[in-house]
Amino acid sequence: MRPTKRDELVAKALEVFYRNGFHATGMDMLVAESGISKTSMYKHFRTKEDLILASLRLRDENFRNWLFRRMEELADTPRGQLSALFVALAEWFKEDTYRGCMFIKASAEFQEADHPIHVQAAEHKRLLFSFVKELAAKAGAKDPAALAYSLLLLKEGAIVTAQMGYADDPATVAAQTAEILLEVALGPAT
Amino acid sequence: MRPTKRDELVAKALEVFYRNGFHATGMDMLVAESGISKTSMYKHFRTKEDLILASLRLRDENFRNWLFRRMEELADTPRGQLSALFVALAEWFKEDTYRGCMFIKASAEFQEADHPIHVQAAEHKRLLFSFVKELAAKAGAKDPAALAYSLLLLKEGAIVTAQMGYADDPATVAAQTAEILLEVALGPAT
DNA sequence: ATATAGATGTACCGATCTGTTCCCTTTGTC
DNA sequence: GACAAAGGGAACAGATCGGTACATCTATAT
Repeated sequence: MRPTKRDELVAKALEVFYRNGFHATGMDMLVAESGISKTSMYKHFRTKEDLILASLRLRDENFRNWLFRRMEELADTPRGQLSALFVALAEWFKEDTYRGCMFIKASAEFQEADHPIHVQAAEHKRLLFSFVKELAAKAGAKDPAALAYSLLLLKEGAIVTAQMGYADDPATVAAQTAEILLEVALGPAT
Repeated sequence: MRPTKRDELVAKALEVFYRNGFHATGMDMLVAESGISKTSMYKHFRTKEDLILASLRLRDENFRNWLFRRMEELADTPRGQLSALFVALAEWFKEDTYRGCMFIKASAEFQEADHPIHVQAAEHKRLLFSFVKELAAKAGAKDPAALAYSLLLLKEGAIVTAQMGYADDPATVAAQTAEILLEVALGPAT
Protein backbone atom coordinates (compact mmCIF):
# COMPACT_ATOMS: atom_id res chain seq x y z
CA MET A 1 0.00 0.00 0.00
CA ARG A 2 1.24 3.44 -0.88
CA PRO A 3 2.37 5.86 1.80
CA THR A 4 -0.54 7.76 3.22
CA LYS A 5 -0.88 11.52 2.96
CA ARG A 6 -0.16 11.64 6.63
CA ASP A 7 3.17 9.90 6.15
CA GLU A 8 4.02 12.19 3.26
CA LEU A 9 3.24 15.18 5.42
CA VAL A 10 5.37 14.04 8.32
CA ALA A 11 8.29 13.24 6.03
CA LYS A 12 8.11 16.64 4.39
CA ALA A 13 7.66 18.44 7.69
CA LEU A 14 10.71 16.66 9.03
CA GLU A 15 12.74 17.86 6.10
CA VAL A 16 11.59 21.47 6.36
CA PHE A 17 11.88 21.69 10.14
CA TYR A 18 15.39 20.25 9.91
CA ARG A 19 16.46 22.63 7.20
CA ASN A 20 14.70 25.74 8.43
CA GLY A 21 14.16 25.43 12.16
CA PHE A 22 10.96 24.97 14.16
CA HIS A 23 9.84 28.47 15.07
CA ALA A 24 11.06 29.81 11.74
CA THR A 25 8.85 27.36 9.83
CA GLY A 26 5.21 28.33 9.59
CA MET A 27 2.33 26.06 8.69
CA ASP A 28 1.83 28.05 5.49
CA MET A 29 5.35 27.21 4.45
CA LEU A 30 4.59 23.54 5.02
CA VAL A 31 1.48 23.88 2.86
CA ALA A 32 3.59 25.40 0.09
CA GLU A 33 6.37 22.82 0.36
CA SER A 34 4.27 19.71 0.81
CA GLY A 35 1.35 20.51 -1.46
CA ILE A 36 -0.95 19.24 1.27
CA SER A 37 -3.79 21.49 2.29
CA LYS A 38 -3.86 23.11 5.68
CA THR A 39 -7.25 21.52 6.24
CA SER A 40 -5.77 18.07 5.92
CA MET A 41 -2.84 18.95 8.12
CA TYR A 42 -5.09 19.97 10.94
CA LYS A 43 -7.20 16.86 10.45
CA HIS A 44 -4.13 14.72 11.13
CA PHE A 45 -2.52 16.89 13.79
CA ARG A 46 -4.36 19.09 16.21
CA THR A 47 -1.47 21.51 16.65
CA LYS A 48 1.89 22.40 15.19
CA GLU A 49 3.47 20.91 18.28
CA ASP A 50 1.90 17.53 17.51
CA LEU A 51 3.33 17.69 14.02
CA ILE A 52 6.78 18.52 15.38
CA LEU A 53 6.55 15.58 17.76
CA ALA A 54 5.62 13.28 14.88
CA SER A 55 8.54 14.60 12.85
CA LEU A 56 10.91 13.91 15.72
CA ARG A 57 9.56 10.38 16.09
CA LEU A 58 10.23 9.72 12.42
CA ARG A 59 13.67 11.29 12.65
CA ASP A 60 14.54 9.16 15.66
CA GLU A 61 13.48 6.02 13.82
CA ASN A 62 15.31 6.91 10.60
CA PHE A 63 18.47 8.10 12.28
CA ARG A 64 18.91 5.21 14.67
CA ASN A 65 18.13 2.69 11.95
CA TRP A 66 20.66 4.27 9.65
CA LEU A 67 23.39 4.66 12.27
CA PHE A 68 23.08 1.21 13.79
CA ARG A 69 22.96 -0.49 10.42
CA ARG A 70 25.92 1.48 9.17
CA MET A 71 27.97 0.59 12.24
CA GLU A 72 27.20 -3.08 11.68
CA GLU A 73 28.10 -2.87 8.01
CA LEU A 74 31.44 -1.24 8.73
CA ALA A 75 32.70 -3.68 11.35
CA ASP A 76 31.79 -7.00 12.86
CA THR A 77 33.31 -6.77 16.31
CA PRO A 78 31.83 -4.66 19.10
CA ARG A 79 35.02 -2.65 19.38
CA GLY A 80 35.18 -2.14 15.64
CA GLN A 81 31.60 -0.95 15.66
CA LEU A 82 32.38 1.62 18.31
CA SER A 83 35.11 2.95 16.05
CA ALA A 84 32.76 2.80 13.10
CA LEU A 85 30.41 5.18 14.88
CA PHE A 86 32.80 7.96 13.95
CA VAL A 87 33.19 6.77 10.39
CA ALA A 88 29.44 6.94 10.04
CA LEU A 89 29.47 10.42 11.54
CA ALA A 90 31.99 11.54 8.94
CA GLU A 91 29.68 10.30 6.19
CA TRP A 92 26.77 12.15 7.70
CA PHE A 93 28.69 15.42 8.00
CA LYS A 94 29.63 15.23 4.32
CA GLU A 95 26.03 15.21 3.13
CA ASP A 96 25.23 18.61 1.74
CA THR A 97 21.93 18.54 3.57
CA TYR A 98 23.76 18.25 6.88
CA ARG A 99 22.46 20.81 9.33
CA GLY A 100 23.45 19.44 12.73
CA CYS A 101 21.42 17.27 15.07
CA MET A 102 17.69 17.80 14.92
CA PHE A 103 17.28 16.78 18.56
CA ILE A 104 19.88 19.20 19.87
CA LYS A 105 18.17 21.94 17.90
CA ALA A 106 14.74 20.90 19.14
CA SER A 107 15.90 21.00 22.75
CA ALA A 108 17.45 24.40 22.09
CA GLU A 109 14.26 25.89 20.65
CA PHE A 110 12.06 24.34 23.34
CA GLN A 111 14.19 24.72 26.41
CA GLU A 112 11.89 24.00 29.32
CA ALA A 113 13.01 20.62 30.61
CA ASP A 114 9.43 19.35 30.87
CA HIS A 115 8.29 20.52 27.45
CA PRO A 116 7.10 17.49 25.44
CA ILE A 117 9.41 18.33 22.55
CA HIS A 118 12.40 18.69 24.85
CA VAL A 119 11.54 15.44 26.59
CA GLN A 120 11.24 13.56 23.33
CA ALA A 121 14.53 14.93 22.04
CA ALA A 122 16.29 13.81 25.20
CA GLU A 123 14.75 10.37 24.81
CA HIS A 124 16.53 9.93 21.48
CA LYS A 125 19.86 10.57 23.17
CA ARG A 126 19.03 8.10 25.88
CA LEU A 127 18.33 5.40 23.30
CA LEU A 128 21.66 6.04 21.63
CA PHE A 129 23.38 5.82 24.97
CA SER A 130 21.81 2.44 25.71
CA PHE A 131 22.96 1.10 22.39
CA VAL A 132 26.54 2.30 22.77
CA LYS A 133 26.71 1.13 26.35
CA GLU A 134 25.67 -2.37 25.23
CA LEU A 135 28.40 -2.36 22.61
CA ALA A 136 30.95 -1.20 25.18
CA ALA A 137 29.94 -4.04 27.45
CA LYS A 138 30.26 -6.58 24.64
CA ALA A 139 33.66 -5.15 23.83
CA GLY A 140 34.76 -5.95 27.36
CA ALA A 141 34.92 -2.52 28.96
CA LYS A 142 35.23 -2.55 32.74
CA ASP A 143 32.88 0.41 32.98
CA PRO A 144 30.70 0.30 29.85
CA ALA A 145 28.59 3.25 30.87
CA ALA A 146 31.63 5.48 31.37
CA LEU A 147 33.16 4.51 28.03
CA ALA A 148 29.87 5.00 26.21
CA TYR A 149 29.39 8.35 27.90
CA SER A 150 32.85 9.55 26.87
CA LEU A 151 32.40 8.44 23.29
CA LEU A 152 29.05 10.16 23.09
CA LEU A 153 30.50 13.41 24.39
CA LEU A 154 32.91 13.26 21.47
CA LYS A 155 30.03 12.51 19.13
CA GLU A 156 27.90 15.43 20.30
CA GLY A 157 30.90 17.72 20.24
CA ALA A 158 31.71 16.71 16.69
CA ILE A 159 28.10 17.23 15.63
CA VAL A 160 27.89 20.80 16.88
CA THR A 161 31.37 21.62 15.65
CA ALA A 162 30.45 20.37 12.19
CA GLN A 163 27.24 22.38 12.34
CA MET A 164 29.06 25.60 13.17
CA GLY A 165 31.65 24.98 10.52
CA TYR A 166 34.49 26.74 12.30
CA ALA A 167 36.84 23.78 12.15
CA ASP A 168 37.98 21.51 9.37
CA ASP A 169 37.20 17.92 10.11
CA PRO A 170 35.59 17.24 13.47
CA ALA A 171 34.69 13.65 12.60
CA THR A 172 38.31 12.70 12.03
CA VAL A 173 39.46 14.37 15.23
CA ALA A 174 36.67 12.65 17.11
CA ALA A 175 37.64 9.32 15.55
CA GLN A 176 41.29 9.70 16.51
CA THR A 177 40.36 10.75 20.03
CA ALA A 178 37.95 7.84 20.32
CA GLU A 179 40.74 5.46 19.33
CA ILE A 180 42.79 6.70 22.28
CA LEU A 181 39.88 6.16 24.66
CA LEU A 182 39.23 2.68 23.27
CA GLU A 183 42.86 1.70 23.76
CA VAL A 184 42.88 2.96 27.33
CA ALA A 185 39.61 1.22 28.15
CA LEU A 186 40.07 -2.01 26.18
CA GLY A 187 43.81 -2.36 25.53
CA PRO A 188 45.66 -2.17 22.22
CA ALA A 189 43.67 -2.92 19.09
CA THR A 190 44.06 -6.51 17.92
CA MET B 1 29.64 57.06 34.49
CA ARG B 2 26.50 54.97 34.77
CA PRO B 3 25.73 52.33 32.19
CA THR B 4 23.90 53.84 29.26
CA LYS B 5 20.40 52.81 28.30
CA ARG B 6 21.91 51.13 25.34
CA ASP B 7 24.08 48.94 27.55
CA GLU B 8 21.12 48.12 29.75
CA LEU B 9 19.15 47.12 26.69
CA VAL B 10 21.85 44.84 25.33
CA ALA B 11 22.36 43.20 28.71
CA LYS B 12 18.64 42.55 29.08
CA ALA B 13 18.27 41.38 25.50
CA LEU B 14 21.13 38.96 26.05
CA GLU B 15 19.39 37.53 29.08
CA VAL B 16 16.03 37.15 27.35
CA PHE B 17 17.42 35.74 24.10
CA TYR B 18 19.47 33.24 26.10
CA ARG B 19 16.53 32.17 28.21
CA ASN B 20 13.86 32.24 25.56
CA GLY B 21 15.49 31.77 22.16
CA PHE B 22 15.92 34.21 19.30
CA HIS B 23 12.93 33.63 17.06
CA ALA B 24 10.69 33.01 20.06
CA THR B 25 11.53 36.41 21.54
CA GLY B 26 9.69 39.33 20.00
CA MET B 27 10.65 42.97 20.30
CA ASP B 28 7.48 43.57 22.29
CA MET B 29 8.66 41.06 24.87
CA LEU B 30 11.94 42.93 25.14
CA VAL B 31 10.01 46.16 25.67
CA ALA B 32 8.06 44.50 28.47
CA GLU B 33 11.10 42.92 30.11
CA SER B 34 13.54 45.79 29.81
CA GLY B 35 11.20 48.72 30.39
CA ILE B 36 12.88 50.45 27.47
CA SER B 37 10.62 51.84 24.80
CA LYS B 38 10.55 50.35 21.36
CA THR B 39 11.36 53.78 19.96
CA SER B 40 14.64 53.84 21.84
CA MET B 41 15.47 50.32 20.82
CA TYR B 42 15.14 51.15 17.18
CA LYS B 43 17.20 54.31 17.64
CA HIS B 44 20.09 52.20 18.89
CA PHE B 45 19.62 49.21 16.61
CA ARG B 46 18.20 49.37 13.13
CA THR B 47 16.91 45.81 13.22
CA LYS B 48 16.37 42.90 15.56
CA GLU B 49 19.30 41.20 13.90
CA ASP B 50 21.59 44.06 14.92
CA LEU B 51 20.42 43.71 18.49
CA ILE B 52 21.07 39.98 18.42
CA LEU B 53 24.57 40.60 17.11
CA ALA B 54 25.22 43.09 19.90
CA SER B 55 23.95 40.58 22.45
CA LEU B 56 26.29 37.95 21.08
CA ARG B 57 29.23 40.35 21.23
CA LEU B 58 28.52 41.02 24.88
CA ARG B 59 28.08 37.35 25.59
CA ASP B 60 31.36 36.53 23.91
CA GLU B 61 33.15 39.13 25.99
CA ASN B 62 31.52 38.09 29.28
CA PHE B 63 31.92 34.38 28.72
CA ARG B 64 35.53 34.40 27.63
CA ASN B 65 36.49 36.79 30.41
CA TRP B 66 34.81 34.61 32.97
CA LEU B 67 36.16 31.32 31.65
CA PHE B 68 39.76 32.44 31.18
CA ARG B 69 39.89 34.11 34.57
CA ARG B 70 38.36 31.11 36.25
CA MET B 71 40.89 28.77 34.64
CA GLU B 72 43.72 30.98 35.88
CA GLU B 73 42.29 31.12 39.37
CA LEU B 74 41.94 27.36 39.59
CA ALA B 75 45.44 26.41 38.49
CA ASP B 76 48.77 28.03 37.76
CA THR B 77 50.31 25.62 35.27
CA PRO B 78 49.19 25.38 31.65
CA ARG B 79 48.32 21.74 32.11
CA GLY B 80 46.41 22.45 35.29
CA GLN B 81 44.50 25.17 33.53
CA LEU B 82 43.47 22.78 30.79
CA SER B 83 42.06 20.50 33.47
CA ALA B 84 40.44 23.48 35.15
CA LEU B 85 38.46 24.17 31.99
CA PHE B 86 36.22 21.29 32.95
CA VAL B 87 35.94 22.38 36.56
CA ALA B 88 34.74 25.75 35.34
CA LEU B 89 32.27 24.00 33.05
CA ALA B 90 30.85 22.09 36.01
CA GLU B 91 30.29 25.35 37.85
CA TRP B 92 28.54 26.81 34.85
CA PHE B 93 26.24 23.83 34.42
CA LYS B 94 25.16 24.09 38.05
CA GLU B 95 23.82 27.61 37.67
CA ASP B 96 20.06 27.44 37.60
CA THR B 97 20.04 29.88 34.72
CA TYR B 98 22.08 27.45 32.63
CA ARG B 99 20.48 26.96 29.24
CA GLY B 100 23.28 25.64 27.06
CA CYS B 101 25.65 27.57 24.84
CA MET B 102 24.20 30.73 23.33
CA PHE B 103 26.45 30.44 20.28
CA ILE B 104 25.48 26.88 19.49
CA LYS B 105 21.86 27.93 19.75
CA ALA B 106 22.43 31.00 17.61
CA SER B 107 24.06 28.92 14.89
CA ALA B 108 21.17 26.47 15.13
CA GLU B 109 18.50 29.14 14.70
CA PHE B 110 20.41 30.91 11.91
CA GLN B 111 21.80 28.02 9.96
CA GLU B 112 23.05 29.51 6.71
CA ALA B 113 26.81 29.42 7.00
CA ASP B 114 27.17 32.97 5.71
CA HIS B 115 24.50 34.52 7.91
CA PRO B 116 26.08 37.28 10.06
CA ILE B 117 24.75 35.72 13.27
CA HIS B 118 26.09 32.30 12.33
CA VAL B 119 29.44 33.79 11.40
CA GLN B 120 29.73 35.64 14.67
CA ALA B 121 28.81 32.58 16.70
CA ALA B 122 31.49 30.57 14.95
CA GLU B 123 34.00 33.31 15.65
CA HIS B 124 33.48 32.83 19.39
CA LYS B 125 34.40 29.18 19.06
CA ARG B 126 37.47 30.08 17.04
CA LEU B 127 38.66 32.40 19.80
CA LEU B 128 38.23 29.69 22.40
CA PHE B 129 40.18 27.32 20.21
CA SER B 130 43.09 29.76 19.89
CA PHE B 131 43.25 30.17 23.64
CA VAL B 132 43.21 26.44 24.38
CA LYS B 133 45.72 25.73 21.65
CA GLU B 134 48.12 28.25 23.22
CA LEU B 135 47.72 26.56 26.58
CA ALA B 136 48.33 23.15 25.02
CA ALA B 137 51.52 24.48 23.43
CA LYS B 138 52.72 25.92 26.73
CA ALA B 139 51.95 22.61 28.39
CA GLY B 140 54.35 20.94 25.98
CA ALA B 141 51.98 19.09 23.66
CA LYS B 142 53.58 17.77 20.48
CA ASP B 143 50.48 18.66 18.50
CA PRO B 144 48.81 21.50 20.43
CA ALA B 145 46.08 21.99 17.84
CA ALA B 146 45.06 18.34 17.98
CA LEU B 147 44.96 18.28 21.77
CA ALA B 148 43.00 21.52 21.92
CA TYR B 149 40.59 20.23 19.31
CA SER B 150 39.96 17.00 21.24
CA LEU B 151 39.42 18.83 24.51
CA LEU B 152 36.99 21.21 22.87
CA LEU B 153 34.99 18.36 21.37
CA LEU B 154 34.55 17.11 24.93
CA LYS B 155 33.58 20.60 26.06
CA GLU B 156 30.94 21.07 23.35
CA GLY B 157 29.63 17.58 23.95
CA ALA B 158 29.30 18.24 27.66
CA ILE B 159 27.54 21.55 26.99
CA VAL B 160 24.83 20.06 24.82
CA THR B 161 24.46 17.01 27.04
CA ALA B 162 23.97 19.27 30.05
CA GLN B 163 21.46 21.32 28.07
CA MET B 164 19.39 18.30 27.16
CA GLY B 165 19.51 16.98 30.69
CA TYR B 166 19.34 13.32 29.78
CA ALA B 167 22.47 12.36 31.67
CA ASP B 168 23.66 12.97 35.17
CA ASP B 169 26.93 14.78 35.22
CA PRO B 170 28.50 15.51 31.86
CA ALA B 171 31.10 17.89 33.27
CA THR B 172 32.61 15.20 35.48
CA VAL B 173 32.69 12.66 32.67
CA ALA B 174 34.28 15.24 30.39
CA ALA B 175 36.84 16.05 33.09
CA GLN B 176 37.78 12.41 33.58
CA THR B 177 38.02 11.85 29.84
CA ALA B 178 40.12 14.98 29.44
CA GLU B 179 42.50 13.67 32.10
CA ILE B 180 43.09 10.58 29.98
CA LEU B 181 43.80 12.68 26.91
CA LEU B 182 46.17 14.93 28.85
CA GLU B 183 48.11 11.94 30.14
CA VAL B 184 48.42 10.45 26.68
CA ALA B 185 49.50 13.76 25.16
CA LEU B 186 51.68 15.09 27.97
CA GLY B 187 52.65 12.12 30.10
CA PRO B 188 51.61 11.32 33.69
CA ALA B 189 50.57 14.23 35.85
CA THR B 190 53.36 15.55 38.03
C1' DA C 1 17.03 80.61 29.43
C1' DT C 2 17.30 77.94 25.63
C1' DA C 3 18.96 74.64 22.31
C1' DT C 4 19.88 69.85 21.81
C1' DA C 5 19.95 64.94 22.40
C1' DG C 6 17.92 61.08 24.33
C1' DA C 7 14.05 58.72 26.00
C1' DT C 8 9.05 57.93 26.29
C1' DG C 9 4.13 56.50 25.03
C1' DT C 10 1.07 55.06 21.86
C1' DA C 11 -1.04 54.24 17.89
C1' DC C 12 -0.30 52.23 13.74
C1' DC C 13 1.49 49.55 9.24
C1' DG C 14 1.45 45.40 6.49
C1' DA C 15 2.83 40.84 7.00
C1' DT C 16 2.73 36.56 9.19
C1' DC C 17 1.44 33.50 12.95
C1' DT C 18 -1.58 29.28 14.49
C1' DG C 19 -5.82 27.56 13.88
C1' DT C 20 -10.94 27.48 12.04
C1' DT C 21 -14.81 27.51 8.93
C1' DC C 22 -17.52 26.39 4.97
C1' DC C 23 -18.07 24.26 0.86
C1' DC C 24 -16.57 21.61 -2.96
C1' DT C 25 -14.16 17.54 -5.32
C1' DT C 26 -12.03 13.19 -5.50
C1' DT C 27 -11.68 8.34 -4.41
C1' DG C 28 -12.61 3.74 -3.02
C1' DT C 29 -16.31 0.44 -1.66
C1' DC C 30 -20.48 -1.96 -1.38
C1' DG D 1 -25.00 4.22 -8.86
C1' DA D 2 -25.01 5.57 -3.78
C1' DC D 3 -22.43 6.75 -0.10
C1' DA D 4 -18.84 7.81 3.18
C1' DA D 5 -14.29 9.16 3.94
C1' DA D 6 -10.57 11.92 2.79
C1' DG D 7 -8.58 15.79 0.66
C1' DG D 8 -8.61 20.45 -1.37
C1' DG D 9 -9.29 25.71 -1.75
C1' DA D 10 -9.77 29.87 0.13
C1' DA D 11 -11.26 33.08 3.10
C1' DC D 12 -11.17 34.34 7.70
C1' DA D 13 -10.16 35.08 13.20
C1' DG D 14 -7.45 37.02 16.48
C1' DA D 15 -2.98 37.50 17.91
C1' DT D 16 1.65 38.67 17.20
C1' DC D 17 5.50 39.76 14.19
C1' DG D 18 9.27 43.48 12.98
C1' DG D 19 9.32 48.13 12.29
C1' DT D 20 7.57 53.26 11.86
C1' DA D 21 5.29 57.86 12.84
C1' DC D 22 4.57 61.51 15.67
C1' DA D 23 4.13 64.22 19.44
C1' DT D 24 5.93 64.83 24.18
C1' DC D 25 8.93 64.92 28.05
C1' DT D 26 13.48 65.58 30.54
C1' DA D 27 18.20 66.38 31.45
C1' DT D 28 22.18 68.75 30.49
C1' DA D 29 25.43 72.16 28.32
C1' DT D 30 26.11 76.51 26.92
